[in-house]
Amino acid sequence: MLDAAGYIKSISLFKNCSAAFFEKMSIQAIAKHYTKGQLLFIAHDQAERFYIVREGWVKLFRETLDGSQAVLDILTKGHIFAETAIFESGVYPYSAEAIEDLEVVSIPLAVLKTEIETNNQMALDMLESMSRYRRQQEQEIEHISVQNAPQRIGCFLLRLVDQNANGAVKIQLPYDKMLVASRLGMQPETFSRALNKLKEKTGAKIQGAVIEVDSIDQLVEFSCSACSSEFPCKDLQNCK
Amino acid sequence: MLDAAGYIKSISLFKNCSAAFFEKMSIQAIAKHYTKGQLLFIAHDQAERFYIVREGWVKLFRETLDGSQAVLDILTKGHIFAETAIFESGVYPYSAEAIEDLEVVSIPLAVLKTEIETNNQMALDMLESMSRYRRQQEQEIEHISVQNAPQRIGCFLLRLVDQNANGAVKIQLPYDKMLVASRLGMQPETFSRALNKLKEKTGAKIQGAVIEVDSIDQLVEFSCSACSSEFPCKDLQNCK
DNA sequence: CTTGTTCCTTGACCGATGTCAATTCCTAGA
DNA sequence: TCTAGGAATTGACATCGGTCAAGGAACAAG
Repeated sequence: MLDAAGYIKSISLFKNCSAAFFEKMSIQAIAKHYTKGQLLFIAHDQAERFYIVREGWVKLFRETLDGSQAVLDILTKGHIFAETAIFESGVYPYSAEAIEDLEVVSIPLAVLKTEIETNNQMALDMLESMSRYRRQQEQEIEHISVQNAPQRIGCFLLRLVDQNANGAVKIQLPYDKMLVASRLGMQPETFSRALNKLKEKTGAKIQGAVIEVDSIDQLVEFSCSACSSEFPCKDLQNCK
Repeated sequence: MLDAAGYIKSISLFKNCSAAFFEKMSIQAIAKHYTKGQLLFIAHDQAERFYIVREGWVKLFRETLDGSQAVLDILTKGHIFAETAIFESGVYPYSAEAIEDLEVVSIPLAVLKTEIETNNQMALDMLESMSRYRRQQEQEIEHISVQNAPQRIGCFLLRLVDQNANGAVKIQLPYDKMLVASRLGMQPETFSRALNKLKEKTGAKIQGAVIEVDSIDQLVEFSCSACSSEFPCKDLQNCK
């Protein structure tokens, strides 16, 4: 709680923000804790604030009229979300749910809006962050249409490890397999089976939430052949 | 050729650009014609210029190592592309191909860069355009994971018509069925069969590239039940 | 009118993923 | 430690979409 403001200052997107921004922000920032399953806001809600994750994981998703759910992203420490509501005629474009204990700091959208309107450098930083996110989404669209389930899992794993790692690597899934499945747009059963296929094809060992490979090259060969960009992936610096 | 500069001025994204921008632009803008199948540039090429479509259609896509192609978008009159290369360490993030006779105007990225760096209002306009595009991509990701092939076609058709139309409507496909299929991430054969299923379910009539429905409500009921946003879709104003 | 090309459609088949149900595994909480 | 409930796996099966091959329709060039 105490240094919500201090935390914000450490976020790279805000590096060029004005003193006025930090001042307003430190007065109006709210740190908040959510537990697993709690909703932060719902799509189409009136949007007053945007959020920064301080700890834990948050799921961004939408629900269709006939009841299915599309997971847009799952974010952790240092990531910002709902900031695009500035441009969305004031409503949230997705719902947000804590998927485990979650610490966030929220700031009124108006404060951010004023800042980008009066601080050109900040507007440029925001453009860059937006562009990075957009590239990531393009990547996402490509992957969904071109990779199969086992390859998507391999790609997901590669994004969790140090891209220059040598030798055997242990990869810890960051959250429930069910959630990884939904993040990758597949059913839990499909995920389970696809993980087995990945094991077959790459010789990975699986113990619960830990996957071990002798070398990431095996994953690269398996997954990145169905991708347009060379490994290591360039889009890995996320919107911090 | 003559009024490439005049055309640029009519594009909404440039409405707040400075006189300096238009001056530089009018000197450095190049109007160019491409015929079907010609490539404008290839992903990872050194990026010098961005483009505005004046007439015709252009396909943005990527190719994976193992040879399959992911179509990111197909754009027409008034749309801008490759402008994000400003933020991409100077390379194009996708390839671009004319899919029929195509007129474009290109402008050096440096001119745009200078403008957003010195004209805050332009930076804000660009942020808004970027945000709109991002929302569209989120929509796209949702659709791929939640709608089936016939529903995706229905949704595609709905985006071609006046959203407030009453009574019977004739919808003309804007380009080859093969291309529509690739735009929707499916094979031509699947498209053909899915269109038949759409006909069955909604009572639409199909004559070549023209699809006729008694009322768009039938399409809405069929497709929009598997979507998170109510019809009429809010994301239809594209990045002009 | 003829020919050839490209687009489109259709049939047969197959593999990938979703669905439903049963079972086992894990872990939090009593 | 024991137990309840959710997570994960597995099997059986259905459905969807992709692949391959053949044929038909549309259209342009001669």
